[in-house]
Amino acid sequence: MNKHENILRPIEDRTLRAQVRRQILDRVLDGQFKPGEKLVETALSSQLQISRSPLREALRELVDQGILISEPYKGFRVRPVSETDLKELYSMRTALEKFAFSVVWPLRNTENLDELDNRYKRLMAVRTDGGQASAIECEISFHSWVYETTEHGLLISHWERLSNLVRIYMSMHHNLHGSRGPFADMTTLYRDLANGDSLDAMQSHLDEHMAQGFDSVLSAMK
Amino acid sequence: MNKHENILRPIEDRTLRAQVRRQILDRVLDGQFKPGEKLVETALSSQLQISRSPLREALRELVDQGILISEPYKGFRVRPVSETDLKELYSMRTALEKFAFSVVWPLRNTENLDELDNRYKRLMAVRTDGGQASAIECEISFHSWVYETTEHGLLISHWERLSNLVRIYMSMHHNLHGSRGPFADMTTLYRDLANGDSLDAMQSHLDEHMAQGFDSVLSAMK
DNA sequence: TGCGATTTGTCCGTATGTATT
DNA sequence: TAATACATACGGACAAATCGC
Repeated sequence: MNKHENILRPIEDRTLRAQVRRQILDRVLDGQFKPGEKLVETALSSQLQISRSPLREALRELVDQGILISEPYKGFRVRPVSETDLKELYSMRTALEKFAFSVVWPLRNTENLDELDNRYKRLMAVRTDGGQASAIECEISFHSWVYETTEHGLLISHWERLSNLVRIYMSMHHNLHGSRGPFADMTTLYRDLANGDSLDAMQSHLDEHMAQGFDSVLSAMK
Repeated sequence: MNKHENILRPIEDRTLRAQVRRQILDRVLDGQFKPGEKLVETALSSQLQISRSPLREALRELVDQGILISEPYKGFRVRPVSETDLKELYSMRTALEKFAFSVVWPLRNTENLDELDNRYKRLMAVRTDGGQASAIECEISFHSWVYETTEHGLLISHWERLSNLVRIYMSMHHNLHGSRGPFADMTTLYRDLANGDSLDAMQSHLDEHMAQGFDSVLSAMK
């Protein structure tokens, strides 16, 4: 069934709204639109050569995904970053990912563990000879494995929201430091524990794993 | 500070979009719009006496809150219900509420525990002489206590999304049975454990509490 | 299968309300 | 206080896709 997903995935972004949403998200993630920056509708619509209707709908979707914020009659701004928000993000990630592992634990098999290993290898490869953006995507993809494997639609949708925030903070991290992190050990341990017998060990590793991620991004912020 | 929230709460729904969003949400929750039902833009805009622009934005917001679903060129429909979705909803609730309690545990004090007790009393009162809608709101408000008390903005925003789904399923439950449930014991136990010393006891009670809620709603579905 | 009717997606011009300076 | 910029809202129009017969 995974094959079907990858093969007959229909044309993405059929609507203009979806294309615009993706473009703006990309610009936020690559730092062209910086946290706190105001997005003016008229300017955007003329830049993108579209009318304001689909643009506004796309912006509103990004608000609900946590990428932008809006206040009545004040327009849209890229969500500002803060240490508090970062802390909340990582504590939330930890809680959700622990839950995801508790769901996945009895569902593991050779097929989906192979898939985890594939993502692990891609992540390791891209850390040495990949660009920023692809490194981030591989990092996200690696952590997405557990969520996707749960086949828990609601959980996945909440992770999708979270992962965009993760992308924002990780892109700041990379933009500021250019370092792709010496976290190979942690990542390898993560994969090994996911293959192991102890759910408790996996979950307590998540505490450390996320704490290290938090520290790493935090140090890049200030 | 809670006082301020209640007193100088600014004019809600300043924009037409927000008013429309609330109206449609209310109609979904009170069963006028049933799960799976299609919402036609032109019909809605003429009924509500508004143009399509703010209506479409409001509908999109409801999509992102999980109330509606939409497909390109096929329009909006009220999210259908299913046993799978219900199961996911309650497992997600359990995970989030356990997390919330772990955050809240060291933050408890006489003031916020009093607030929990107030909500408990209101819930008990409304169960005997309140209407359906207010019973649901008190139920949600009771469970919202732990989230609000965490002061964890990200967690709260995820709970807000979930709570709307809870409202939908609870309204089905009430609409079908009219029974307001003999769950006084569980609710009292919940409050007492929240006042108690053992986080473990609270969290394992959540498993039972949610399981009972799930069974109750499920039995109403079929 | 096709064809017409319906509905969504998009555009544009205009008017009004709000925030900001 | 006034002026400007901008968000909000309207309504008509048309294209594109879907739906129903």
